[in-house]
Amino acid sequence: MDVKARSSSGPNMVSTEEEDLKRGPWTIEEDFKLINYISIHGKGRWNSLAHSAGLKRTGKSCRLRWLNYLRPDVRRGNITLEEQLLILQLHSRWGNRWSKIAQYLPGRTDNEIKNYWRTRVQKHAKQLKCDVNSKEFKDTMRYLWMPRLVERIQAATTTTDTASASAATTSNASIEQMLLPNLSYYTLDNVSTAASSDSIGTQVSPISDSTDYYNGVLANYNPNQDYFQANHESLISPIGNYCNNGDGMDFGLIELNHHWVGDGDGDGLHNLLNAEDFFFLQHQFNFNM
DNA sequence: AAGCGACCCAACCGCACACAT
DNA sequence: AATGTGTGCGGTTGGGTCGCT
Repeated sequence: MDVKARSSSGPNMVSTEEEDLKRGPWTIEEDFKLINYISIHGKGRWNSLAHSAGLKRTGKSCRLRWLNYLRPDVRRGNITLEEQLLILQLHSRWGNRWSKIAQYLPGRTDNEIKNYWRTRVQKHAKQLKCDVNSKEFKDTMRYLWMPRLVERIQAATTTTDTASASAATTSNASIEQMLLPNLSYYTLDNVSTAASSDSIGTQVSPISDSTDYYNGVLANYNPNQDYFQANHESLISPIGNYCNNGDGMDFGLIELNHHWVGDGDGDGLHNLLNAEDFFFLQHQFNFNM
């Protein structure tokens, strides 16, 4: 919401020479107008579209509303474990190229991924008292959180029945294409490959067997949407509402299946780490925990 | 019940680029 | 070549919601 603009000309309106443009949250009527117009005339030429559809909005606003909220293929709701892993991986390759990252998460918008990164990932960087772009934090993601995420995915997939598992083997190509290029991060043999293709790919982990994690994921990956939702308690509504089960996954989920050094106060840093992780972070950040 | 703070996310802005005139 | 228009992108903001005290 643009409070600055709104305050200049009454609630939700801003004066121009020719007309009053509405800002702020969209109403159901506006949504309906936009959907109706696009369903008949198609999208594009957003400025003239806004005018033709009878919307007192900027073309930009209409475009954003359509892309981030109204278009039929937009997915809303919890970011799945697989999506979170992908986001971490792709961000390690491309940085804040949100739209590029979003291309690999069908139905997800760059805005949603950006918000996820800022609210979840950057929060943990803040807890670690390090910059989200620092080598230390990237190493933590790459060698600690991402493998833990994969463990979580594996744990979830092993609980499914054999029917869904066999079905998954028929359509692993897309996720494989997305994940495999990044496996070079985890092997000492492919240093040159990683360095040549990625600007951030020059760091090499002493962990050389983490590829197994990914192979496990790929073997069990099931791109079926309902499958993910059923197994991760993600409730996604076709009409755009969504339910958050509150676990927030994120890095917090890595805690499962491990012994904890935490003090039991919810989402605090201690609860995110087991003993092994703890020593890793001590080394990385010289924590006094 | 009320107050407060943290978190989430929809929507905005400025800028850059592509294309048309 | 210069200018205008449309589009896309990344960064930022602030209202709503939720949980805690």
